[in-house]
Amino acid sequence: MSMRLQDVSEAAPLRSCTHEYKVNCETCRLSRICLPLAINHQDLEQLESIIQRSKPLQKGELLYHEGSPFQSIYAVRSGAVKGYRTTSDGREQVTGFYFPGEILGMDGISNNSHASSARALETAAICAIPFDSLERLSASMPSLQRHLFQLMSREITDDQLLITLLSKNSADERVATLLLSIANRNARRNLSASQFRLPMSRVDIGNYLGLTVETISRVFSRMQKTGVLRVDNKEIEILDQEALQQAANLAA
Amino acid sequence: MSMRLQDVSEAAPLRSCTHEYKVNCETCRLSRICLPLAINHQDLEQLESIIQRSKPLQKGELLYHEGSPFQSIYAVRSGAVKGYRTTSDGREQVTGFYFPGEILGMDGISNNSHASSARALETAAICAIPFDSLERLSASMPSLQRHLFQLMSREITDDQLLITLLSKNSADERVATLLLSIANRNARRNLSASQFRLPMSRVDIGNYLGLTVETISRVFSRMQKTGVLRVDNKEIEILDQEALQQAANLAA
DNA sequence: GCCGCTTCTTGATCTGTATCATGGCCGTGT
DNA sequence: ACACGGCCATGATACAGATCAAGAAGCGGC
Repeated sequence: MSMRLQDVSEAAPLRSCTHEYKVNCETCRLSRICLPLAINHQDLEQLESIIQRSKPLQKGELLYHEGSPFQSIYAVRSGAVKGYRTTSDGREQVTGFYFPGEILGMDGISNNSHASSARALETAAICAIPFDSLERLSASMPSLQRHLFQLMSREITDDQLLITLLSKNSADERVATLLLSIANRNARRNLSASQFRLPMSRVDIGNYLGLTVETISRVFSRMQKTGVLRVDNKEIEILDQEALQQAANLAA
Repeated sequence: MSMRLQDVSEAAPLRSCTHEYKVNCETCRLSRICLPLAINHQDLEQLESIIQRSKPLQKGELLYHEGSPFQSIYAVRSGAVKGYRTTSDGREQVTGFYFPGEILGMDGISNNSHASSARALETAAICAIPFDSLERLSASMPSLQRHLFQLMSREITDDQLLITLLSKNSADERVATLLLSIANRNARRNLSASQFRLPMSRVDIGNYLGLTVETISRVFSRMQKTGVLRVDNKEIEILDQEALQQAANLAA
């Protein structure tokens, strides 16, 4: 199994390598964009105490499966995860990609069972946050309660953007929008916004954007030909940010 | 202005016709599917006290507009409302239809400003629920807090279903799915699941489903010809529930 | 280092839905 | 009652992206 440095470098360093995977929110570089945001020092200890960290997921491993009982929401510490649901005829619909600092699993709350599945796109370290504890905690911590409401609301607006993208935009616009979204999320983590490695396959991208693999390939080729991108397999370099922005904004 | 009985008949009867529009949750026939669900008698009084009811919206009137400051979420008491967002090039994307007993406006929480707009599709009575009061109340009422989380989670899973629909399904499948969704929501309110009046225009349906008006017309015509539906302008009768279900399930 | 499997690219053709165009209908206001 | 304007239906044509097909490149296992 090839091991990329990137896989583990983003989260706080592992203090020990016992079963417990001691990491804490306080020293985690991602806390700024993750749950602990807007929580003061003493409250953080309480949050800290309920969060569970476990062995990193290997590429392709399942984090949770649709229909399984809902217990926790999850924060990505390193790596990348895709969320998807299976249609009645057995096909997959990718509903989102999750990068370090981002939270997933909140769609399981309404039915006490996960409405979607989540799978690691590459080796991924995950924090599990038991929801019943979180609920109890948030009743006594207004800022946490508010943060949770905001997180869920954010998920709703993100989904609405995707709905609009799927409903109104051309293949080029969809791809441009996704690349810019990834670039922005990289920037938030102080990574390069112009050069990065896509953790997901072309199939996943197509699936997410409501397009076929072939179309994704063609769009990448076209954008490479016009000098907007440099594409080397999963390695992407945005050469003309302006042009990409314009391609995305044409209708988004 | 023509006045359809249906417009006002579903909500609790108006006790008086003063400015205050006295209606209470306790007697509202919709409480079973609305916010008060799972709240006991004494807590209900507190919730009751923060809810504001105002003059019914006329067809076409705006409930809130994207970008405007977020203060309340809204419950539909009678009539119907559409939610939509405006794309950067000025077009509309309808993101949902809301019927009596349903809650909208939760996408405004994340930014303290509405991410979408909402407009009455016909004369509509609305309950406004100030969110800061609701937040305070829910900190001391675990069942209310949980209900709010569930509502938002439900919105997320609904959006994911729409994403899948837009991404994977044909025109016929999309229309069939929408009709069945409306039928089910009618049934929940003890209305006919096989015969109803669509409150929205063909344009809105097309917009919501990522299709053009012409396509919606053609699908309706086709389904009428094959005996699945009887379509008389906005009046719909589902003649062959089985067939419609099958059309929707082909890929949903 | 080589083999085989999966992922990706590129080309040729097909198809569902958009687009364009026209006419009918229905509700609303005068 | 009538005329106007928005909404709806239907036909003809165009096109973006799907599908089908085949080969190339990357990657893990031996």
